[in-house]
Amino acid sequence: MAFAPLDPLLHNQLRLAIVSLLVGVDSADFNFLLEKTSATRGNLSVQITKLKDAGYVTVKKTFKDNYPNTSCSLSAKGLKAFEAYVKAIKVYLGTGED
Amino acid sequence: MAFAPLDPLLHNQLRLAIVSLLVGVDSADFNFLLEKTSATRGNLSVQITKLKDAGYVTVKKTFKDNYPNTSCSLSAKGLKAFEAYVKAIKVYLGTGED
DNA sequence: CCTTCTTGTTTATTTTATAAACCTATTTAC
DNA sequence: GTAAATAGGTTTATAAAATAAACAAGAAGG
Repeated sequence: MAFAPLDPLLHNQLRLAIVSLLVGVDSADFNFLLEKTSATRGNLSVQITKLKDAGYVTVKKTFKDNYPNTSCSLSAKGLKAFEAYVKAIKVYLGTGED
Repeated sequence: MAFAPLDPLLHNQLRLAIVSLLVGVDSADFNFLLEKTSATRGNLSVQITKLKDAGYVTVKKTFKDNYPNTSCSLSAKGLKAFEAYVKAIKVYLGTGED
């Protein structure tokens, strides 16, 4: 198989980690993602915004115990994009079908 | 498993494609890589140089039928890095071991 | 010769990623 | 009750990277 282009939005370490975490779960809040990814707050904020702007994740801002709380979940579009990315990169890794 | 950092040198579409192509073969020349990756000459040249500078590929410049010919092959270091990269990214893809 | 083709390299421009600084509100300590 | 520290993020500035455009040097063809 040929090398299909890799979705540049997902072909980034932090954004891929975020989406990867969101795949298995209904929703995850900012601090959970922060801990799991070991990112800085700034970088995490920026990348979540990019994923939101692309329609890959939906973001809900509420208050939890008086503090602002940002909760993210993967959209159908995001899931589809992730699955396509996984399929595409497997070719590069030698893990996909010929 | 946690999200291990992804070797930035390999976490790039074109460089990953180059290395991926070199894994299966003894050596490959510039035009072969150019065709298989659909890259521009400039970009291919730059990325090969980066892989060479990192010691991931070795480059041999000769003349073939009177024309300059650049032949690349994967070094042991490059192969090792590629294998580590594959293992690392599988975690992100949900394909690796827990 | 002089134009075009081959095989690349170098330079310049645009994106992108990351970190540093900032902001708003809340809690805690005095 | 007010100063300092903490929580939860966002915005801005800087550094790094990717890509494309321009250039070069020899070969072939007319």
